[in-house]
Amino acid sequence: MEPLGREFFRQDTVKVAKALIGKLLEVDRIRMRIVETEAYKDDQASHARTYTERSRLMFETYGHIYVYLVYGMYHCLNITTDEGPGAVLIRALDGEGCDGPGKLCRKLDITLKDNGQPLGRRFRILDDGQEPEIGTSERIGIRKDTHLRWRFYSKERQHPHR
DNA sequence: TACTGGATTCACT
DNA sequence: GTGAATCCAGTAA
Repeated sequence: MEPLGREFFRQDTVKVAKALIGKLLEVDRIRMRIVETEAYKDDQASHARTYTERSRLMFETYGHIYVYLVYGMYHCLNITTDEGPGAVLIRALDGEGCDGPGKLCRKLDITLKDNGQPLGRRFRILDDGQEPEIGTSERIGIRKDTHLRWRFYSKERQHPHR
């Protein structure tokens, strides 16, 4: 089972977010299926609204790990995409205690120390050939012109949830 | 240097 | 449904 190459992440952010549903995230030797993602593309309410030291990765890389701290206590795992600013937030994995972006980072010990590294080291994305079952997708955000986020759920994730 | 608020979660009512 | 925890990057001064 070959890990996805970095070039895969060079394409449109929303396409990557959708395609990642059903893929396997490997961290160290632990593999879990991705069941919820969110695309951040040209979102004026996201880190990508300005070019800063923190957001630089979203502008200049694809296929790299982007981790940041929210609310002073939770980390969020993203993979940078596209040739412009963009990233996909990994929101949930099919595993115990991984049903939220902050929770999966806590479970897998993902912190700022992981920020900026390319895929292929500690982190890999694997495709085991299983057809992705996209349950729902929804557009997140209040303002139509500034919030451009799309969230994708696997079929199994969608049902018992929300 | 000081202030502000967030790509969340959990414990309450 | 509401609010607190907690800290750092970004911004303004």
